[in-house]
Amino acid sequence: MRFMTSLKFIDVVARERSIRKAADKLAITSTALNRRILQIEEEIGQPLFERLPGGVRLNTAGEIFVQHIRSQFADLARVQSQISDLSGIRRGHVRIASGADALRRFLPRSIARYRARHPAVSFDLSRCYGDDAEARLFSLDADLALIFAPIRAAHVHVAATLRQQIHCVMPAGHRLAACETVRLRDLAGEKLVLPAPHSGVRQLLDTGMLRRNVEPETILESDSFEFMQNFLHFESALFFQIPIAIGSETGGGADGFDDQLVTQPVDPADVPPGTLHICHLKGRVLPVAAAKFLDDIITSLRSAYSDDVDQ
Amino acid sequence: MRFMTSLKFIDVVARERSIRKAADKLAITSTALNRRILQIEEEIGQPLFERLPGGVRLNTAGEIFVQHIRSQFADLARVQSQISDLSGIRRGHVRIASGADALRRFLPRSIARYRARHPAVSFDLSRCYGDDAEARLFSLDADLALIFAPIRAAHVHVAATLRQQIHCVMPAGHRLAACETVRLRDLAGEKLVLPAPHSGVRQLLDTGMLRRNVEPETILESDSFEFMQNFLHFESALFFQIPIAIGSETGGGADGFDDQLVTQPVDPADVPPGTLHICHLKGRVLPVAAAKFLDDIITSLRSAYSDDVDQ
DNA sequence: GGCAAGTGATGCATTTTTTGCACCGCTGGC
DNA sequence: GCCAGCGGTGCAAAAAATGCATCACTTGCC
Repeated sequence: MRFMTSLKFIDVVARERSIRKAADKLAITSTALNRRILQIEEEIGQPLFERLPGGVRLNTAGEIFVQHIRSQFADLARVQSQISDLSGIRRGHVRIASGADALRRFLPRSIARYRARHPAVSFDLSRCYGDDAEARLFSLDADLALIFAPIRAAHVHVAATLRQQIHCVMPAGHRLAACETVRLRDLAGEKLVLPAPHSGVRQLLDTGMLRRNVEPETILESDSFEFMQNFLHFESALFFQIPIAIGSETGGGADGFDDQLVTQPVDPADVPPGTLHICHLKGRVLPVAAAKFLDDIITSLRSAYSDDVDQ
Repeated sequence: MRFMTSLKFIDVVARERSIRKAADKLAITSTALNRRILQIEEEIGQPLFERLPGGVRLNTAGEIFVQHIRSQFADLARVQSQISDLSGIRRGHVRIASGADALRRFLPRSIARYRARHPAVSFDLSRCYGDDAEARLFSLDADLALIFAPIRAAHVHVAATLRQQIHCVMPAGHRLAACETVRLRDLAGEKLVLPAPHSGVRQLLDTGMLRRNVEPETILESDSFEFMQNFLHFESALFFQIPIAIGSETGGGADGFDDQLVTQPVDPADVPPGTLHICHLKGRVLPVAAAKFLDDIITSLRSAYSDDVDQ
C-alpha cells in the first residue's frame, strides 16, 4: 500500500520514539524518514513530535493524529477483507489479545475449526493481561480480546460474556478429589500454587480467602499453566484454573487433560464465579474475518456452556 | 495533503465516471491519472472500476473502497479541526445540507453568530430536499442536515427535532387575517400558491386537504419563498410556510418580514405540525467545528421554540 | 572540563518515481 | 465507414524521494 507508507512511517516513529530506530526498522535512512515526517508536519500545519535530546515523542496533536492513522489502517484492513469476501474466498487477518486461559485450549481448537472453513484467514495471537488487552484494542493492534477480568475501559464493547467457576486442580487420588466441591476451609494445610497476582483467577481467590479468613500456604506463584501442571508431577500441591483453560468444554473433562490430575470446582459460596469477556473496540466496524470468527466462538461457547454465556 | 492525493484522485474519477474528465478537473494528464488508478488497483489486488466504452464506473469493490476513502477524508477533516482546536483557535469547515426553510433566515443568523465567535470556521450551505440531504450525509459531502420531512434512511442520526405548525401567509388586511387560526374549509374560493410537491410542507397540506375533502384552487406551485412573497405584491393569494422560514424565532414575527404580508397558523386539527430534523450520519464523529455548531443551533432553537424542540 | 555516543536537521549528488507527449486499439453514433 | 471519445502503453523529461556526509546539540562518563 504505497499510499499509506508515510502514515505507516509516522506510526512506527511514534512507537519507537526515535527516528533513527524507526528508520532501521523500516529499512530506510534516517534522513529520508526525517524528511517525510517534516513534510507531513508541514502539511498538517503543526508539529506532531516533540524533539527530545534522546529521540522524539508525540505531542498532543501527534497523539490525535496517530490514533487517526491507526484507525485508518484498521479500517483499510476491514475494507480489504470485505473486498476479498466479494470473490467468495474469505481472506483476512484476525488479531486476538487473550489471557492464557482461553489461549490454552479453547482458541487453538476454535481457530483450527475456523481455518478449516476459511484457509485464507490468518491469525495473530498475543497473550496479555486485562489492561494490556484493552490497550491493544485501543491502539488497534488487536481486533478481539478475551479477558478473564473486569472490564474497566469505557471504550471497550463486550460482545459476550462467559461465567466461569474457579476450579481446583489436584493430583489424582488427593483427599479433596472425593468431595463434590472444594471449600476454602478445606485448603488449610494444603500446599498451593497460585496464579500471578494480576490474573483474574488470583484476584477472585484472594477476595474469597480474605472473606473466609483463610491463610493459604503458598509455595509458588506462576502464570504458566504448563509449569503448574508439570510441577504437580513432582510435588503434591493444588492449583487453580477455570474450565475454559482446562478444555473441558468438549465434554468429559478428560479430553487430553493430564491423566494424573483431577479438577474439582471451588464452592461458589466461597469464591464467586468470574467472567470471561469477549470484546472489541467500541464503535469499530470489524473486518469480515474477525466479525465472523467472533460469531463463531460465541456460538461455540454457547453450545458448550449454554446458560453461562450472555450477550 | 500529499499522502491523500491518490485517494482523492480515485474519489474524483468515481464522481466523474471518466478518467479524462477527472484528469481535467485535477489539472493533470489522463495518462498520469490512469496509471495511478492502475497502480492502486494492483495494490488492492482487484480492479475498482469497470471500463466501459464511454468511461469508467465503480464495481462493487470500488463502491466499498470509495466509501472508505470518503470516510477517511471526513475523518481527516475531523482530526485537523481537533488539532487546530488545541491551539485555541477553532478552525474548520462545516458543510450543511438544508431545506429552503431553515436556509432562509435561521441558518444565516446562526452561522453569523457562530462565526462572530470563531472566525476561522468556514461554512458550506447547499440547499436540497430530504433524500438528497440524506445522500449527502452518506457520501460524506455534508456534515449536518436540516430536513423538514420524515427521515427514511436508517443510517441517519437525528440529533434534535423541532415541531413546526404550518402557517398561512396572506396580504395584510386579508379577511382571514382576523381569525385566530386558518381552517382548511376557509380556503374555499381562495387562490393558493402551493410549495413544490416533494416539500414537507406540501405533503402535510395535501394530506390535510384530502382528509378534509377540500379542493383548493391552486394557481401556482413554487419552491421559492422569495417568488411567492413577491408574487403576493401583485396578486392577492395565499401561500404556506413554517415559522422557521419566516424568521419569527427572534420574536414579534415582523423582524424584517414583509410588512404587507401577515401569517396565521393553520389549525392543527386540519393539518398536523411537521417536524424539522437536525441530523448527521450515524456513527460518525463530527469535526469539532460541526459538533459545536450543532450544539449551538440546538440551544438557539430551544431558547426560541422551547417546548417544540426534542433531542 | 572534555570526550564519546547518541539524537534530529540539512546540503548536495544520485536514484527512483511520476508525469506528459505521442500514439495504439477499441466502441458507439451518425 | 468514418469520427469522436474512451482507456491503455512506450519513452523521454521532470519531479520527488533517497542516501551520504556533515552539522548542531544533549547526555553520560571519565
